[in-house]
Amino acid sequence: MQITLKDIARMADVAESTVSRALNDKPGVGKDTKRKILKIAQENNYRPNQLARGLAANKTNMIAVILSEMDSPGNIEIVKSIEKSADEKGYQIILCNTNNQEEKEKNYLSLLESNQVDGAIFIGGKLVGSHLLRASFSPKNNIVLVNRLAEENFFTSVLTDYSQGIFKAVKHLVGEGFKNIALICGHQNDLIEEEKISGYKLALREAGLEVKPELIFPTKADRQAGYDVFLDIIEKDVIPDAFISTRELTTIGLVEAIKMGGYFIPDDFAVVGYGDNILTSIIDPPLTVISEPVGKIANYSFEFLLKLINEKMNEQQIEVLTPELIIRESSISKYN
Amino acid sequence: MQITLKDIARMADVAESTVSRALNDKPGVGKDTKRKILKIAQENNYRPNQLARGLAANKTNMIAVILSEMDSPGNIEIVKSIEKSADEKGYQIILCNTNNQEEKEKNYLSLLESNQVDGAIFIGGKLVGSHLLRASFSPKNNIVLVNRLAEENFFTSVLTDYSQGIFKAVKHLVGEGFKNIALICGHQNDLIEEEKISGYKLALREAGLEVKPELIFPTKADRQAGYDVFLDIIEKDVIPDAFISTRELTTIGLVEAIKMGGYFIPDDFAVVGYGDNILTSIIDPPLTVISEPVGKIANYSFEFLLKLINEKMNEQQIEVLTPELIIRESSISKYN
DNA sequence: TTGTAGGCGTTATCAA
DNA sequence: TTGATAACGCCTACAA
Repeated sequence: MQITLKDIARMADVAESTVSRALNDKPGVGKDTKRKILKIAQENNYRPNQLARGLAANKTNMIAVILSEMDSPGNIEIVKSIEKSADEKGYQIILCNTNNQEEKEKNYLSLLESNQVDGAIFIGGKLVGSHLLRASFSPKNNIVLVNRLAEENFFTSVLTDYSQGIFKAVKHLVGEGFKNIALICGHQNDLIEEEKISGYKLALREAGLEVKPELIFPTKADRQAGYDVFLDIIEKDVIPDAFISTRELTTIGLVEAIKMGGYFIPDDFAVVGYGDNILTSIIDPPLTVISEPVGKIANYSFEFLLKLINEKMNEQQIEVLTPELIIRESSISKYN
Repeated sequence: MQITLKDIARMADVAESTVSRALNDKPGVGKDTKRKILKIAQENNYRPNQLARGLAANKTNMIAVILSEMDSPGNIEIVKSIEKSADEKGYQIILCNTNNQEEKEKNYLSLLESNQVDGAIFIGGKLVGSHLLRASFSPKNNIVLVNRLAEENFFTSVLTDYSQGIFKAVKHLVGEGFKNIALICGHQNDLIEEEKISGYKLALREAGLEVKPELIFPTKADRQAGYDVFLDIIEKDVIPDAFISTRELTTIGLVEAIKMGGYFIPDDFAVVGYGDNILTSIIDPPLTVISEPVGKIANYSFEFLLKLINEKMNEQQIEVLTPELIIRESSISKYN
């Protein structure tokens, strides 16, 4: 069995409270007493029981990182980055995956409400369930939302300006001379995707090009969906000369399908993908991508959460980060 | 504030213990009383405080997953898979990253010893620090080791037969007619890498080929190291005609360097990589890889841990899984 | 079937 | 500077 405060108290012949104070560097402990206590603790390899501590002090030094899906390389990068910062500040992270299920989100929210964690960072997630989130809005619940949109947002948030990202991509492709730019995106009910679509439309209009609804292809977010949609597309009447794909894995599938079909990128089809991760950098040809600043996202979100926990935040903060367009071979025009 | 057992007890006009029993489906509660209690709990959205529960019952329904590094796609897959199983069984996972630092491993071990988690799965990790682990070997500490080697191992473990994996790779390459097979591996002090090297040597000898120490290249495990080592190699006297690269990211870097140098795979150099992940499947050309059965690894490790927690394991179990060789273009011979 | 009471390992308050 | 004591929210004998 693990040694406890009580044991140390007995050994040092002092009260538990004194031991607690000594161990937590609180004032009001004699120098010698403190030294003696620390020595005993050290020798016996004392580890405070975090459960008891959490129960008594209402502070667990744990935060929940709640992912809407674990399949996005970008999100995993964010988690890694948060883990690093958290560790530096002495926080443990609990990794949760909701798989976009509202029910699970509710469960994980209870980690917060039962004081099991000091705060939570929600990464991604559809609008669905946001009323639940909203119900748990309270100064007591330290919540940071990452890339999660809602019509009304009371929460401290870190957002990516998706519209801007797609806008840049379209502008670039138009500049390269592409005329029929297709958008492979998510479904409209996803606010994030809706924003991307609006960026797409805006850029086309601004370039004086017609928005053709038949060039917008909503699909699921996985690799297979990207593959399948291309097979559909080449059967259609209007064949695009360029693609913008708004999700990471879908992009990969799309590229694979194009190549499998015997077509060349960018000669037959230009491609702008999503996410500057190892995947898009090693795929052949190297992909032009809209790149979320994952490092910054992680930093802001953890910093914000820390401020919330330490009650250093006096008003709602929303940080909007702009994605970059990283231009590589896949979108360089044959027209030039 | 969150509602507690006591509140429910008051509302239902019964004792706390009765509420506790009712909520935990324990026998000895009248049907009507139980119904009433459950109703109240439901209506008030009662969530037990897991800290208190953990403190009282010595059971937190949390397990720690301790990674030696977060950069391996294979390990991330294992984590995802464990998370899934854990969730199904009502367990939360705490994700920890030691970055191969002994000190951190020690810290995380204390999660176990302070009863903050019911068990821990260690994924990867050098031999370094294993004496620490050993010190915390006790029936009370539920620990499963994944792909972690040590001369003496008291722990329930899930291992990959690395030697066998490399053996298969060498045999395949020899069969394809390659004569100068280089090994890009980790340093000897890493037991896992040592095992891979032994598989390499064994296969060569068995094929009647000479083992040339100058064809074994220990490097770091990252992408850059794979890139750099190739640049070194082509300056040397003995130029290999095939590479086996034993780590995931190193493999990627190696392939990039080869292509950047203007060489072709497999015409100039055959390559067998490590890890059947999305990376090795999309890289051009598709890579022949030694593939760890990550799904199985995750399943075994979680199942073992569950057994340990529920005291259903009566002796040390060690499961050794054999990697597969997945043959794709990168190792098909020009000699054929 | 139900209630009482003690305890899990801390922290925090108030006296001494 | 110290110590006693009451929380924190829950579980579990044991008694009724």
